[in-house]
Amino acid sequence: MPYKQSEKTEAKKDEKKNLIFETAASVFAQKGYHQTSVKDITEEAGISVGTFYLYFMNKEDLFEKLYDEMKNKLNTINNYAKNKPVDTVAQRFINIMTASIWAFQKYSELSRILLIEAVGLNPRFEEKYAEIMVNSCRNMEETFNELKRQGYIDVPNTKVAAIAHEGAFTHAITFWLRTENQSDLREYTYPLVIFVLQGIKMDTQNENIQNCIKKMFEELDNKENELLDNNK
Amino acid sequence: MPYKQSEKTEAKKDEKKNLIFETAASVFAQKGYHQTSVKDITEEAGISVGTFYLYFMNKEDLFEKLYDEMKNKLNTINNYAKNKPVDTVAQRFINIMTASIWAFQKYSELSRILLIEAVGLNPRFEEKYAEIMVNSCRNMEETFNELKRQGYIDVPNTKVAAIAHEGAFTHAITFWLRTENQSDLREYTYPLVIFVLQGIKMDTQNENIQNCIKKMFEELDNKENELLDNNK
Amino acid sequence: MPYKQSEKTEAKKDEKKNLIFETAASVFAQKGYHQTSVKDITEEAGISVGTFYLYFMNKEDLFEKLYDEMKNKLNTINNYAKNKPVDTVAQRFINIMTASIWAFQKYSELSRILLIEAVGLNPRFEEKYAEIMVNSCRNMEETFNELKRQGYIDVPNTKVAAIAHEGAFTHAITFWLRTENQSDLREYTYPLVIFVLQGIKMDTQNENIQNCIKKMFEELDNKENELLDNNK
Amino acid sequence: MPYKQSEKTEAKKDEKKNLIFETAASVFAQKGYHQTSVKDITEEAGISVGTFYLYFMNKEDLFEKLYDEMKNKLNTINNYAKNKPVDTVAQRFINIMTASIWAFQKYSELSRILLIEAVGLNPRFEEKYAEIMVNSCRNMEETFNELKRQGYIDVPNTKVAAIAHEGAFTHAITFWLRTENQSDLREYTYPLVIFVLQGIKMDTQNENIQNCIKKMFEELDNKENELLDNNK
DNA sequence: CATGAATGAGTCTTCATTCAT
DNA sequence: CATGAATGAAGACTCATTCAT
Repeated sequence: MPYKQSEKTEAKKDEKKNLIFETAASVFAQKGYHQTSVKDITEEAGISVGTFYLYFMNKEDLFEKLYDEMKNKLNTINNYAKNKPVDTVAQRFINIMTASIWAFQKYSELSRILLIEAVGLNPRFEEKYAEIMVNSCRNMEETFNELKRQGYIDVPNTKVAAIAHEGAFTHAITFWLRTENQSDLREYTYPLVIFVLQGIKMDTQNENIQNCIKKMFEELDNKENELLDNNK
Repeated sequence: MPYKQSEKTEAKKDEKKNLIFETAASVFAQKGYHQTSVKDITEEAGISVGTFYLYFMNKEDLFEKLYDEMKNKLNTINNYAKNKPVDTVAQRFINIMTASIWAFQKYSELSRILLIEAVGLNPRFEEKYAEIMVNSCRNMEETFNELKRQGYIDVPNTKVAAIAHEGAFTHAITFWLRTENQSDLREYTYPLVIFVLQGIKMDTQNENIQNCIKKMFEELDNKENELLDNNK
Repeated sequence: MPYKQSEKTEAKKDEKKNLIFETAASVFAQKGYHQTSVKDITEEAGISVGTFYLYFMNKEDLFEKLYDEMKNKLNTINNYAKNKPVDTVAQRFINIMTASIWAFQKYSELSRILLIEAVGLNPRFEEKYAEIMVNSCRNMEETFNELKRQGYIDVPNTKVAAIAHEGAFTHAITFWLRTENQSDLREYTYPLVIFVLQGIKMDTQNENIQNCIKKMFEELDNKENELLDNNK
Repeated sequence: MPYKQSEKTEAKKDEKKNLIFETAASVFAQKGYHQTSVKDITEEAGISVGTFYLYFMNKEDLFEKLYDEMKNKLNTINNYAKNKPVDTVAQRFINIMTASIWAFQKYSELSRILLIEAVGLNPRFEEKYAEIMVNSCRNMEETFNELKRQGYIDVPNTKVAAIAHEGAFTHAITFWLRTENQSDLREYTYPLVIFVLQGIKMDTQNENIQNCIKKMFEELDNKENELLDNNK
């Protein structure tokens, strides 16, 4: 029964890869990329150094996969929020932001890797980072362009607005990551949303924003497993 | 005869220290902290390794001094802008933001060190970074509290607003640093100011913001030397 | 399967540690601590620098272990000689001195490390050295006190006698180590024993000292393996 | 008056050389040869590094001169004691030993350099050390041979007796240097003399040893300046 | 598949010595 | 004579990666 065997084997392989993956996330988040040696990870995971190289090409490869993992999680979540039916444009924005915050809080270790440890890591990562930033902003810029044309928002420069929007957002996460334990990230959501919506002068007068945020969090907490089946 | 010469000697010493300082800023900004060896710096500066250690305790000491240098420059500039007489509260905000942007553009290498290379560098720097972030936000938070009480702005949570404000701002700088050569940072000023002022719902209907920014830039370009006499 | 192999693996590891240990003893004895680089040792041992640090924390750690190794060997031998049944007090003294000389000759490299290379090495070692000296002398002083009370010896000051006794002894070893190849250390035994016993005016008129020394040497040569099973 | 000038100049030169010399003795004695940098010495002496090399070839040269200085002082003192008219052979021995102890106590820093710091310093010094040891012992051996022939002493082997004699002696000094502050070296004299004289079975029954030692110390304390006019 | 001992290039750092001023 | 900035060879130590078992 080579087939069934292989299935089991595959599962086992995945299991170990996952173990390394998650252990590494924890260690990198705690000590930082350069302060973390491969041995640190393998010891924490209870495996040998050799085994590490059986599942990952090298230290940077693993780190990059962690980085991409978070990126993917965010994409998945964002897409889900984006495609959720809404009554108003503002609601869509609120949903997206709430979903992001939900993900950042849920995966705080990976968040730290994405937003802090990967910053200034090396030229390769800087390039990657820049590319992602540019793409992400360009997307938002286009959205803003459309909204502006339709009169939903009022900004002098959609590109800079997109950058500022992303900055306000990620900085809040970063702040929370660096001062953790002191507060609940979810509480940042409402004032953050307000700041950003006001920043682009989006009309929100008739919305029940607080309620909208609350509902989104509840939904995500419930659908968690569906949304984020490991997809490494 | 220690003192007759001392003046000249001191000057020469300062000159060399400066040479190393500036070379290091350039190399660190280009290659990143970990990818930069002491030899890289000394070779670029045309000095020997020993000389490096004559002027700086070690690599990290120098890096920290570069970091602090930028911090100080920003403080100086910010204080100048803060204390400048204005007609309206909004004008003060505009002045401060314009001044910051002016400084970030002027010292792009040091900016990169402050905003990118120092991020996630090591636990010591993370702590330092966090401390500065917290302080900086607390200051802005207090300002916002005052403004809110006086009815100038409208935000649900001054702390988060402060964080978002700083994030919008630094992210724009970071974006520019990562995509440099493609644009002039000064052009970010107006839309950024608008975004931030709208974000806190500050009333600006009667101000000539564009003009205010332009004047500030001109003033800083002229007073440059007075403001930033080397203060390492 | 960590344990099936573990025996063999452990043995191999011990073997390599021993190889480094003995190579280092030889190189340190030849060139001295400061003139010996870690590379000198690894090259002589045919291993890489990294391997060295796999088995020893650093250069000083290894040196200290060599020092302690000799100290332990001497202790073991001395205890054996001390506990050997004898007819007279003088015989016990003779046995102990003979045993020491036997050990110093047998481990001349370690002896050199103990008596020459470690001297004035650095403050840490000086303290260690001083402590050992003081303890060793205090022990002998107490023995002398007892013997004096019983009328076996006649010295004005047991502490100084203890110091002088140890000095006469170690200086002879040191002399031999420095002029090696020219003589057989064993031939020093009889005149040294005589000098020291006379120094404390111990009565030896009826003993056959020469014979006593000869027997001790023979015994040690035979029991060598039992006595000094590696105990690093 | 070029002559008079030069005299003054010479005096000045000697003065500075002496300053370095004595400062170095102090620093070397405190920190040890390898832990002492040339800068340590020059800073302590209040001169520049360049000046150091104006008066001494290099660090080792200076150290060797300190070593030789103590050697010479001991020789001078020993010769003085050796040539002093005495009634008995034992008295000569007592005088020599007392004189040595006087010198070691008087120049404890140089003593430390001679007996501790120079030990195992490097192959060159080891050779030097060995040569001095061999010579010194050969001298004593010849004295012992003569005394033995004349029936004054009784030792089985004059060479080993000479070595043991020197060892008893230098070890006592070394012990004192390492545990200084706790005792007065002069108090070691009498028991040490007794141990050594007994060790070679020299007849001392009619001598007033204590008195002999006391007188010698007094004489040396008085003649100090005559005996040891700096002779670098 | 798993292991972990071995590797050695790469870095930081020190310090005796020189030499232009 | 005196200075002390500059030098650079030398050495300790780390750690990502490999490979024989």
